Amino acid sequence: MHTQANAFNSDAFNSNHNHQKCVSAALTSAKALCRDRGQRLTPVRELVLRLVWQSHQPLGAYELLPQLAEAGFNSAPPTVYRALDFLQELGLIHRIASMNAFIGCSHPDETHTNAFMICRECKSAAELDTAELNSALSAAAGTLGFQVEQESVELIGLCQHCQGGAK
Amino acid sequence: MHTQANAFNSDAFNSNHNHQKCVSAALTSAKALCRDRGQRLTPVRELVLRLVWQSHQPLGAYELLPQLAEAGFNSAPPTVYRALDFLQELGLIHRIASMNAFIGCSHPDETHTNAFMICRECKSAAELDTAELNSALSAAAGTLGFQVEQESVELIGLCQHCQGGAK
DNA sequence: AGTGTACTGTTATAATATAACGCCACTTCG
DNA sequence: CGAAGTGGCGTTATATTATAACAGTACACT
Repeated sequence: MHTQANAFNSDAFNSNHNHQKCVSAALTSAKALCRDRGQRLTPVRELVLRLVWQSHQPLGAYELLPQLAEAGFNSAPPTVYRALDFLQELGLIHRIASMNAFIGCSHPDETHTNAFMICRECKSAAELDTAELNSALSAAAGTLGFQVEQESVELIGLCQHCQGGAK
Repeated sequence: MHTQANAFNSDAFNSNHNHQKCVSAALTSAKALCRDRGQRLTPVRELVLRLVWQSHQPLGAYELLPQLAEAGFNSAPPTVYRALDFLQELGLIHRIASMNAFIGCSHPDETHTNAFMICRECKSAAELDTAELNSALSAAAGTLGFQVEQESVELIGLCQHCQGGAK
């Protein structure tokens, strides 16, 4: 079987990669998407995108507020939720429902399964996008004639690093 | 007041299935599990189990409270959350994180993927348990040495009945 | 009956998310 | 230019979901 996962994209659990590249790649995507759709990447939106992407760990909405305040923005919940909603619609970030948190998504342009593994110990999250998973899900949906609009796959557990260590 | 369940899983697609059977099967499972584990299926727990199972639709914790009150129980949040936690640990119900709601699970005894399709229109939920999905997930996890402890797969969309109708 | 444990009742509060409204910047079109 | 419409943001208030903490009670075991 071909299970080549670009998941745990080797990087997510690996702290020494240059994460700024991820952030700027996301920004580039964001600008392109906004241009295409005639929407605006306003300062608040851009900052929220940066903040979420700067963290490999899912970030709660309320964790963002102080950082917005620091940057001189309004720091009431609606502000950050509006930006998060906007970025989600663009497919640039995903909400991890089981944690009430948000994380950057690597493939805004493609349709793909929104799937993550999250380590409960170090909180790192890795995206997971295998053909196998995609086809298993669409097969199951097809059988019932179910038309999928939004999907969320969340595996919580221990990453390789954290196994054996703290339990 | 209980609206007839209109879930669409293989069983429940035909709306004429006798849902009481589901409930009593769940109760039987619950009793067996409790006996095996030396735990107690107290009245509150049993009632919560019934209520959740009586609905093919995910039910919010706060929707249960009035029904507990009606049955003469305390109706403060901790009561219902404790019961829900207990039943989840037994594997008799699952939490649909993306909806903050709970639903009965058909296979408490087996280890299996906790996966659901939920219609955003009629709110029906169908459990999804295919070998394909299970193996896709464990393959992906295995590749990275990720040790899965808890998994949640949630597909939101339109069931066959609700397609074409209300959009 | 006495004792320890698990369960429940109760009050309070935390954490997460949204409603509603008004202001301002910008666009569009007369 | 100026009126009117639109989208985004600031602000206040509140809804929704979930948990902490502690006291009382029922039950199992001896």
